Amino acid sequence: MGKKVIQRLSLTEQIKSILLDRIVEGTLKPGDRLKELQIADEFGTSQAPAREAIRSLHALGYVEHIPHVGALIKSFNQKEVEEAHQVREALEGYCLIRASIERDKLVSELSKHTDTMHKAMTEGDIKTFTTADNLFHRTIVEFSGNNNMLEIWDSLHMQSQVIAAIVETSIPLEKVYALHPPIIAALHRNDRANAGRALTEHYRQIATYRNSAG
Amino acid sequence: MGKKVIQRLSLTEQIKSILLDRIVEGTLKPGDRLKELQIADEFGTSQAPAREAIRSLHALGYVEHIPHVGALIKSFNQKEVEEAHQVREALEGYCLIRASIERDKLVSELSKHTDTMHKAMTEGDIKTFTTADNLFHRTIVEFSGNNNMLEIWDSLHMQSQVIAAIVETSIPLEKVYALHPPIIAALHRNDRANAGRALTEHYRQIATYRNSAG
DNA sequence: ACATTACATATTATCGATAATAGATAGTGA
DNA sequence: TCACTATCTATTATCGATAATATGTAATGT
Repeated sequence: MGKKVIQRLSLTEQIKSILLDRIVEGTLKPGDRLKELQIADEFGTSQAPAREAIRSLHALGYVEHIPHVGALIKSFNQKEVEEAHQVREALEGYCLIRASIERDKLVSELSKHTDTMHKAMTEGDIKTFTTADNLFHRTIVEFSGNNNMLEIWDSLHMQSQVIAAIVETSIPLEKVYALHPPIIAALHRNDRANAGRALTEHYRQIATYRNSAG
Repeated sequence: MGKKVIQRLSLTEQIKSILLDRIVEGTLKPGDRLKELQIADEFGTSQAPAREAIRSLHALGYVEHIPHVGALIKSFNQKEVEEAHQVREALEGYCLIRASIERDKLVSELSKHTDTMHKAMTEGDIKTFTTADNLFHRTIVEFSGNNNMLEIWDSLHMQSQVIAAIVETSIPLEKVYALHPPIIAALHRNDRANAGRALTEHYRQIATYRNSAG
């Protein structure tokens, strides 16, 4: 069976994927409009696949849609960011305290991410730092083994939000970094309750920074 | 200004709404197929709105979609149900313990729902009971003021699942009912931690029933 | 009998064109 | 000037038809 499995991606999928890249990498910024015919034209397709691609981005929460008017890249206001953080805290907190997880493996995995954060911190590499930061938190949810929960966590797409928060509010990386080791430490000695408390403190601190900025 | 605001619903929206009703009320059951042209034909439209309606049901999580093959009403396996319950517990638990809520108003609101449950219980009205049960839990999240969280909670669409659980596993309504007053009681005396514990116990019990059944 | 291929069928995916809609612009009367 | 109406324009929403795809069925060779 030397057959290659060829990925037959529909036009819709291809367009969606490209647009998504542009959103994540920042080529498409919040507020930018997505016009069906313009996109169709760019990719040499008809309106239908472009339209569907936009609709699926809408389903993923990246795009706002106004009937008969059009779609624009969604921008997040302060309240929405705060709400997303609360959901994050709720999910991660549950995973730390209640979920049955392979604790040792989780601890070592989390340590890897804090190491990366530490290195990026000394080098002032914000992008790498925030990526590791995100991975740290995502890993907690991932280890719960609850796929649905992980999907929900992902749908909050905090990646870009965290970058924005750090850049806009100038939270020192050192402060952000310092919030993570206590979580690992508590988890390491199987002190679930304190791991949860450390996580709460983490989010409390970040909220403080967010609110003290503009 | 005696003008009536006329709802101009797109064909897509209308079709989606009708299909959704059918799913919720049970006319469309898990595993049933949704054929674009058949639906288009039924509503006298072209394929496009039918297709979009199906896609949006997919986005809402009611429908499974296989490329080039079709869409079917999603059915939930045991693991998925369990995962959804965990997410519920995570969100509700957070709201009970950490969210700043109007406690008195929440308590009275929750009491209303348990009253309804109690009445429905004595009358053996399962549907009313489960509706009130759902509303009880939804209210907890609603009072957090976190709209995003509420949307996520809604997206778990447990309504039908709870009904199914009670019917299939024959959990006695009395047992289910009894799990709720302790939550209200703890909340009433502003004992957040115990409210959380009562909620955990609630889900632990239900999981026990679920697993002991087929 | 079994695997393999060719064909037929059902269904989605895509197309190009038209209709409907919302928002902007310009015109009209007071 | 101001409110109101008509017109224009950009864009989405919908249409009907065709292309692509996956699956089921029959035919073929071994």
